[in-house]
Formats: sequence, C-alpha cells, structure tokens
Amino acid sequence: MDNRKEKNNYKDDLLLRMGLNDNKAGMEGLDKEKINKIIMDATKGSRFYGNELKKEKQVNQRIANMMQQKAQITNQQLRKAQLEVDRFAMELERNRNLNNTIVHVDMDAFYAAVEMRDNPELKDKPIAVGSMSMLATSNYHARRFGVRAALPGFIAKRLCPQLIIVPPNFDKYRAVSKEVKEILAEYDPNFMAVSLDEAYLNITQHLEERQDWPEDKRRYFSKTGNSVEIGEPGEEADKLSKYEGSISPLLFEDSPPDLQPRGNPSQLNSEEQSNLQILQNSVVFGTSAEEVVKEIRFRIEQKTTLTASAGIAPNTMLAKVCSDKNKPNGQYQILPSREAVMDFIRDLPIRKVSGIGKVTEKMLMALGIVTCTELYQQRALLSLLFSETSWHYFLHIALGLGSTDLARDGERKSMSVERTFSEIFKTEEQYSLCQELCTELARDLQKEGLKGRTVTVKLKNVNFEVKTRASTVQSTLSTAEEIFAVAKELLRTEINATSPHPLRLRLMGVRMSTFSNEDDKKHQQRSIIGFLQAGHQALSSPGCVLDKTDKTEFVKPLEMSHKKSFFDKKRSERILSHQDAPRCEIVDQQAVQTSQPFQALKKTSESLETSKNSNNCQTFTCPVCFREQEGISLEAFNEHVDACLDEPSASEHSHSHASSAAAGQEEDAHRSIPLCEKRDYEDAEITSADGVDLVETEDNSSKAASIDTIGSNHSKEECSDIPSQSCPVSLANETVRILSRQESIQPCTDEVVTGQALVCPVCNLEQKTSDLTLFNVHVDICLNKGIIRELRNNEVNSANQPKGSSRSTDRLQKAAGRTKRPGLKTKSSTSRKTKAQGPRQTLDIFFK
DNA sequence: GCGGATCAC
DNA sequence: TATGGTGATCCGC
Repeated sequence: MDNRKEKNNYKDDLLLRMGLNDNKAGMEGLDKEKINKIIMDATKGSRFYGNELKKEKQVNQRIANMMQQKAQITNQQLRKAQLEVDRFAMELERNRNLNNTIVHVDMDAFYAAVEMRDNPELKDKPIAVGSMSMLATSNYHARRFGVRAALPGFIAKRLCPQLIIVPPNFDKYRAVSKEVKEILAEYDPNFMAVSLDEAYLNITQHLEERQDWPEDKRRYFSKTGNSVEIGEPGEEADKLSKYEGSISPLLFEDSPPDLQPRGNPSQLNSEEQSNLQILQNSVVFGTSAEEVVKEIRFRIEQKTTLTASAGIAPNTMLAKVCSDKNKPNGQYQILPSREAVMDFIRDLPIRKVSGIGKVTEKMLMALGIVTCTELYQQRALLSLLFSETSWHYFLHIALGLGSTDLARDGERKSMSVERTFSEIFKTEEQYSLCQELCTELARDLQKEGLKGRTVTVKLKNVNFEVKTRASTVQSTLSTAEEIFAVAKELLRTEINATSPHPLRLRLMGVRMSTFSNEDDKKHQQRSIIGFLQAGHQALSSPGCVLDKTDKTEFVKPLEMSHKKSFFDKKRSERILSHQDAPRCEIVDQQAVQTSQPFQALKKTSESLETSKNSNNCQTFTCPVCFREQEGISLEAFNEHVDACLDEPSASEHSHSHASSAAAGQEEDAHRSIPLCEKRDYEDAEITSADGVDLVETEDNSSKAASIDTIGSNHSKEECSDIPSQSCPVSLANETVRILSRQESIQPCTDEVVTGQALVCPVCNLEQKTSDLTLFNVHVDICLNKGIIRELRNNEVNSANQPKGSSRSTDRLQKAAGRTKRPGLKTKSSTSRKTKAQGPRQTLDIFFK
C-alpha cells in the first residue's frame, strides 16, 4: 500500500533475483540474506510457490520470444525506427510543460501509523497491520526485520517473532484520510486521491495566489500540551523541532536530516530563513512550492499526529518518484527546468516509475535497460518490440514527461466482490457462496444505483491458478437474483468442464461491468423480444444469416397458436397488468444470426413441453447430441444438456456431473484440466511456461472444434434424419407459436404475481421466478449458451459468411494446426509485429 | 466481447 | 494452518 516497491522486493529477490533490497538492516533487524532465507524456507514447496514458479516461467518465455524477435531486427529497420521515434520524441519535447507544480503526498506507513498513534503500547514495537495470511503494511521498526506489505503474517512472524499484528480498522483509516483530504483541498480543490493514503495536487494556482498572501495567512500554530512527549520547554525555535520529533509515532529514526522539520533558523536556506519564522508557538511558511508542501505536511501532522512524505515536480510521474525519495517524513523537489528533470531522470531505475512493475522491469532488463537513460538509448529497439502504447509510455518516462493535469475520477467501469477461503470443493457450497457474493455485489451496485450487463466470475483453485469467465447479456442486471442467474451458469460451466473432478477453489469472485448509461436503460427488457424476433426473421429467410438492416424490423403481432404453451396457460390464470407493455424493439443481435440452431432446439422444446406435465420422468431429446434421454427427470436432462454443451464427449456420462466431491482428493491424475489440481510443477510435461500454455490452448481449440463439428452434424441430421418437424414449414409454425407467446407475455412486465412462474422458451424449463427481468436474464443465458455456440458453427459452414465469425474460424484453424500461437510467432511468419506486452497502467494519466 | 496478464494500492 | 481485495488497462483473440 504505502510502498509498492517494498511489497515486491521479497518476491523480486527470491524469485527473480533482481531488484535491490534497500532494506536498511539495522542492528536489531536482520540482514538481507537471513531475511531471504527465512522467507524462502517458509515459502518453498508451497502451492503458492509452485504457482510463482509457473508464472516466472511464463515470463521467461515471453522474454525469450522477445529476444528472438530482437535477433531478427535488421539495422535498416532499426535506423528507420530511430527516425520515427526521434520525430515523436521531438514532438514530445516541443510540448514539454514545466509550468505546473504537481505534488504527490503519501502518508508514511499509514495504517500502521494510525494504529501506533491510537495505542501507545505499540510504540517502539514492531507492528504490522493485517492478518496471519496477509499484511497490508508495517511500521519501520518491523521493516528492519524484512516485514513488509504483502508478506503473509505467518512468515512475518518467523522473521520477527515479537511482531504484533493488528487487524485493520478501515473505518478509522477512512476517517483519518478524510481529515488529511480536508487539508489538501485547501491547496487544490481538484486534488486527486489515489487511495486512502495518497494523493496528487496541482498547486500551481495556489502558488500564484500565495505570492500576495501576508504572513498571517501563512502562519500556523503548533498544538501544545496535549502530548507528554513534547519534552522540556526550551527556546521557541526548538519547540517545533521537539514537537515534531515526538508527537508522532516513531516511524523511522534516521530520517534524512536535511528534510526533518526543524526549528533552528540557522540551518535553513535563505528563503526559509526569511519566510519560516517561529514566534511563540507559531510558524510561518514561505511562498515557495517547497514551503507550501512543508506547510501541508505540518498541518497534516498537527491535525492527525501522522507524518507524510511528499514529492514536488512538474508532472505526476516525477512527483510520485520524488515522494519516495525522502520517505518517511520528508520531501523532495525537482525544480521546473528541463535540466533539473533530466538530471533527476538520468540514473533513475525504471522500476521506480509507477507503471513499471516486476514483469516489465524484467523484460527491459533483458534488453539491458535498468535506468531511464538506458531506456532512452534503446528507444528505437523498444518501438520495434513493444506496442505503440508501450513504447510511447517508455519514451515519456525516458524524457521525464508525465501528466500535468489530474484526471477527475471518471465513471466507474466495474464493481466486484471476491473472497478467499480454505478449500471448497463441494458444488453446493460453491453455488451458495456464489449466491452470497452476488448478493453482496447487488447491494454494492444498488448503493451506487448501477446496473450492468456483463457478469464475470473469477475462480482461483488451490494451486493459485486463476480463471475468469464472463457473460454479457442483453438486459441490465442489478438484483442479486439477476446476477446470480448469470453467475450460476458461468460457475456451472466451469464445474461441468472439470467434471467428474471437483473444482478445488480457494477464491471466488463476481464482477459486474458494462454499466448502462441512461440511453440503455429503456432497452432493459428487450431480451426476450430479441429472441422472438429471431424467430420472425427466421421465417423470412430460413437458414440464412441476416443482414444488419433486418434488425430494424419490427415484429407484428400474430394470432395465437393452437399449441398450448406455458404462457397460454398462465394467460388464463393470471390477472395481467397492462401497463408499460414491452414494445417490439430492435432484434437481439446475437439471436438473430441464423435460424438453423433454432430449429434444432425447437424440437426439444416441443418434446419437453408436451411431456412436461404428465410425469417427472420423461423421454427428452438432447438438442446437442440428439440422443433420446429416456426416463429421466427434467433436472437430470438439464444436466445432460449442459454437459453436452460444455463437453460434448462427456454427454454419455453426464449423470456423473452431479456427483462430485470425494473423488477429487487424488490430485495428480488430471494435470491438464483447467482449474484442477496440478500439484507437480516440475512435471516434464510442463517444463516451460509455454508448455503449460500450449496444453491449454490445444485443449481449448480441440474442444472448440469438437463443439463445432458436432454442431455441423446437427445441421445435417436436421435435414436428413429428422422428419418434417424441423423443416422450414415446421419452423414457420414454431415461429408463429412463439410469437404468440410474446403476445401473451406482453402485459406481464414489472408487475409480478407472486407464486407464479415463467417457462423459458429456449430451454422450456419453468423458472422459479415471476420477475420478468430476471426471467429475461435466464433467456439470455440460454441463448448465449445454447444457440450462439451453434450459430457460430453455422457461420463457418455458411457460404454467406458474415464478418463476425472470425472466432469460430480461428478455432477451427487452430485445431487443424494451421495457426501458430501468437507467442511463438516468428518474424518470418508474419508481416505485423508481435508486440511484447508492456505496461498498461497509468497510461491515461501520462497521456492526458 | 472474452480471458489472461500486469499493475497499483 | 496460513500468501488479499478492488479496479483498471492492454493485448490477442
């Protein structure tokens, strides 16, 4: 939190053998080697460590790929790149802006400092805030033992047995943070808070105004008497010094002397001597930027009893680096001249720059780049090896450029909830956990009045392997039920994918994104209409991919079908509210693509529907494998369909999906199954990170191909084996029938009749809800899950292939071995550059 | 739009 | 015993 670099050092040192450990090992502390040994002993052999190794191998492979690319660059290419890059650099130089004074304020060891302040017992003791599992931060005393943020508490305890671990009190930190922000706002009402303990200010305007301020407006009074540690009364000049040295928690004994707050005017430079006057208990600050920042830090300490560090520079990038320079309780300024900036940049390790993380550092180091100077020297090469976004960013850093205006908080783009727990492998528990997370998320969303369309489920297995699965639906979601309806299916898919082995989870998360703006909100209920529209379109051009223009057509109300649907039945039972009936709107883009799969599903729908009422166990036809499923319950059938969709080959034993847990205790049996246990990291099959990746890729593509192949078989079967039912004529009937359903549900919008239920026209299963929005969500899921997959297959096989089919095409090609994996792409194989991934963070700030 | 990665705090 | 949670962005599909 308060220091990212600290956080990463332990891993850097241990796993990457890089990054200088700047831990000042004092007499009471441990030296670097001891620290590393203890950490390594504690971490070695763990699943966590195994995953770290695996990730490291992946990074190494990336680097190897990059080096291979580098080897193929010709001098001519390099010269050409040099010209292009330098042209861009000149442009940047021309626009260099040194007119702003940006300040980065960073509270020292914030959480730990708050805890120490509020509990005198903790003074002089090594403490950390967090838990046995994870530390958020530590005080400087503890840091001497190598106890840092992001270190697990139990390892920290081995480093420093006397360490006191305090659980976090975020409410308290928020309150303190608010106090600090009140001060900051006086210097820049538009300041940008990065977190509870960090903020950027643009004090340019304040500085201008301040030049005319009388001393009284720059005078502040020290609190006295409220702290026993102030010490004996001495001359006034010492008062501030002693005060400042004693009122705050002891963070660091050897703070840079030149930047310690001081009361002796003889030590000050001329400006400070003329401006900083200590009269009685007051202090007057000057009008320079440095004085302003001292004033800010002084006021923060007066108000909160906590110290802050700060950096002053012409842009945010530099200010951030500066604030780290004299931490804790210090400040540093880069004067606003190009020379001062370049002097500062010259030997600056790139890792110090916000946005250059562990991986980027390692990649650049492989190119011989450690400092900003080297970064500049290699600019042409970088432009050939990295994406434009990345090398532009690098060039900014190399020139000491950064953002000068502080971006206002934009609109939120996502919201999520996730939780780590001890292993959960029982599916029922996984579902109920998922539901809880959805409930929490819904609560948070509603607090901000947000509705979104994309639900992402995040899963981390006990080997720390992370997977995300997302689904975007047509309707906007906000309630727990709506979100869970989507999340549940995503989770189900993953559970089925690894079946019969259980998912052995250690973390689950749910995220919402694609938030709707006002315009979208009126389209919230169009999901089912889209589906129905698809039927209509199919009527006019069966088997064909529809042109986009068709989307603007409207469904005409059609007369009732003679067939008895759930909706028909309900219609007679219900008291329907006619207000705000959904209009026939734009066709659901996804559902409208082709009619073939629709036919395929339809047969099932009908058989399901007709058989549904009589008995629990019936004979169903699976729309995926087209085998008759005899004498099974709806639920079992549903599971079968899911299994077919997710893993076609598994359809025969789909009943085993339900059973789960106990079997999964043997671990080494299914290494290559996603999110299943992979205990043995040294296994020859997965010697390199790339190997791991390759296994997955092949797995996916062959799976995709299987689906596609099966899908295409469906199409054939439909036309040959399946009689009249699925032919266009019948389709027309079906369309009529479904359109009639639409008519019948039209009046049923937000008004719900409790205790009633709806039947999904896709899966034909009764939904345990009477909420139409929620019901629509379900329909979306069914559409996405069942139809769309088959649609893709159809696109590939269609002569009339639309643009959007690249995904399926790619998958087929991959399966056939015709496409190379991007990471392995050689230069000769492609005309376009394969860019190494670069930093993607904070670019917005830099380019603002 | 999806999924994996990277990064920050 | 035990290695976090939230949000953003980028890249290649």
